[in-house]
Amino acid sequence: MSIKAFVHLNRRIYPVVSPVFTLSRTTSATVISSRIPASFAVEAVPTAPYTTGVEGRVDYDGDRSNESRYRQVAESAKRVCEIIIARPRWESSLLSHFSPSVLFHPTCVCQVLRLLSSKNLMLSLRYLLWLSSHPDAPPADPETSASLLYALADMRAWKAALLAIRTMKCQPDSRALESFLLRLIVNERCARDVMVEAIALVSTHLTHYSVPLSIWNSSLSSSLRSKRTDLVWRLYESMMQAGVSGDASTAGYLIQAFCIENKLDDAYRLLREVSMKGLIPDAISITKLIAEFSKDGNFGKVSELLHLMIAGGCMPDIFTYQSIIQGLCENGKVHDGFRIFNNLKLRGYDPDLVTYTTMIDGLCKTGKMVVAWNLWLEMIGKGLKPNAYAYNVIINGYCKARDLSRAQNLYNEMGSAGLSESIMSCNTMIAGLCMEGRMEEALNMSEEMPNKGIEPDVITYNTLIQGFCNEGNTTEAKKLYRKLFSMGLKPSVSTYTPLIWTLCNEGNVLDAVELIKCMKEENLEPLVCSNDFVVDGFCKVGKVEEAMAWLVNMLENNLKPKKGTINKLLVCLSKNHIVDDLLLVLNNLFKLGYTLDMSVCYLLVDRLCRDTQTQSTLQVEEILLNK
DNA sequence: CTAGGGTTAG
Repeated sequence: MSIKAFVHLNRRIYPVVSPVFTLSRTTSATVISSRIPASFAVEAVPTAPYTTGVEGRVDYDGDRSNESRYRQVAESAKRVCEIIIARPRWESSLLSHFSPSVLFHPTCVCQVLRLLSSKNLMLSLRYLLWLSSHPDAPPADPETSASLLYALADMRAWKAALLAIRTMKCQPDSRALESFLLRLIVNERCARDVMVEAIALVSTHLTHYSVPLSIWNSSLSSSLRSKRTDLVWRLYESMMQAGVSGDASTAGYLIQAFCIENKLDDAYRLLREVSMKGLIPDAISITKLIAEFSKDGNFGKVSELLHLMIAGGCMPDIFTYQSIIQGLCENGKVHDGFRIFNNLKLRGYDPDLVTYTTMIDGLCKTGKMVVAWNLWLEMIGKGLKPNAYAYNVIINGYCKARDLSRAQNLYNEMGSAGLSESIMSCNTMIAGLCMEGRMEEALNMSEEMPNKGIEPDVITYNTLIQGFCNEGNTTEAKKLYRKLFSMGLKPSVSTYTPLIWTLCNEGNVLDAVELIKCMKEENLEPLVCSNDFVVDGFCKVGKVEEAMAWLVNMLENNLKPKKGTINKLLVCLSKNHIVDDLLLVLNNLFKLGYTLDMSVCYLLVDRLCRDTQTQSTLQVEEILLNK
């Protein structure tokens, strides 16, 4: 496009081309014009030609007509562009080619920006930066600023756009800023950090524009979607600084942020506070808080919030009830959950697929497979098509109920329904096979997974390892343990627990201890019961001292051994006539609030009475008294 | 896109 055409286009779209002729004359002075230094108003343009004598300098003749002045400035702008494009380090020399009155003429600035942004956005940014280092330089007019900002937004050059705004030489009007911010918020690919930075920048830098509440709320919502509560708080802080007070939606977003950070008390306090003022956040936010309290088993708060919702005219919906049912099921109150579920239907709510799935899962987990199956049929009867979640729940139920044939039937049915297998469904079936001791089939299934495009994960390996350990097949279990590493996976505590158990069981206590060492090196803390296994194991192979040492270590680390472990150790100590340790352990047994097994008690009394060296009738009495 | 919820080992 030729310069002329550009200029022409410019005039057509923006009838007021040259701020120099308009801004200073606008009767209702726009906010923009008031920000343009007075020296750039038309009256201030020097009337006498520049006579500094620098060669090639273009000057400005104040006596010419407006039209010719305009043409001259336009001509200069064109030359400024040529220089900027042609010379790598134009910044240092531009002022020696043009007089400031021309170079910093508002029309010139706008034209240069427009010409540059049509050719090279990077150069227009550099030009803005250069302008910003000259306090006398005027900002571009709102239209030019807007089109530059849009051009940058088109290229998703968000950071560059922010830089442009920060120069203070790019000052689009409110509408342009708003649509820019909206694009920034809606754009999924852009970093949320930039969004927050932009909003904060715009609200603090551009005093002519106040960010509307809708933008604050949208950006809060956007930050929440990516779980970026840090951004939520930053936004809220900027919002407060801007003097904008939030509405019910804002409160809802903050409540959600508190929920994500598990600060339930803060969320609750905020909800109470705003609802007192008559602001009732949306059902989503309150439901999320209810869901958290429900998961925590804090049903007092759940019912309180339900009342608050209803009183505020925000009716709990199926999502709310689903989260309550889930919480009840997870906290051993499946029966109550089921009651609410059935009441829901009576009260005209239609439980959806997720609610059915939650309820069926709760019933399955408590072994109520008949009820679960009836609910499954009811769900299908209502025309709800089970998805992968639903299938996995019921399949898992039958696996745990050791009804593998029904589980497999459902698994096949799921496939026929066009629902593809997943890591979840595979792991579930593998666990079912392991539970039944069908290790070969389980292993086969795991080996088939990659052919289906599913890579076994640490859960797959843990399940298989546990399966083999339960069978006492340590060799296979160890093989899988090594395979896990070779597949680039990281073991978890659950990888080790069954291995330690089986090694201790078969008397390989030292190998078990070695594994515990490995765990610590991987920053994994063994379960307390793994220590019990080790003490048991040492007792089993007759290494009483080692068993004793390990138990003492547990006690020193505040790890509570099981009652059975201590009783077994007592038997072991008494068989080996280690009376002082025996008394020590006995003492600890009582301190931990445990009782002596009857059989162990008889054994100890018998041993202590026979032991001529101790003559400890007193101690025997003590034992009997404590019983 | 017009929200938000459910499944595997321990």
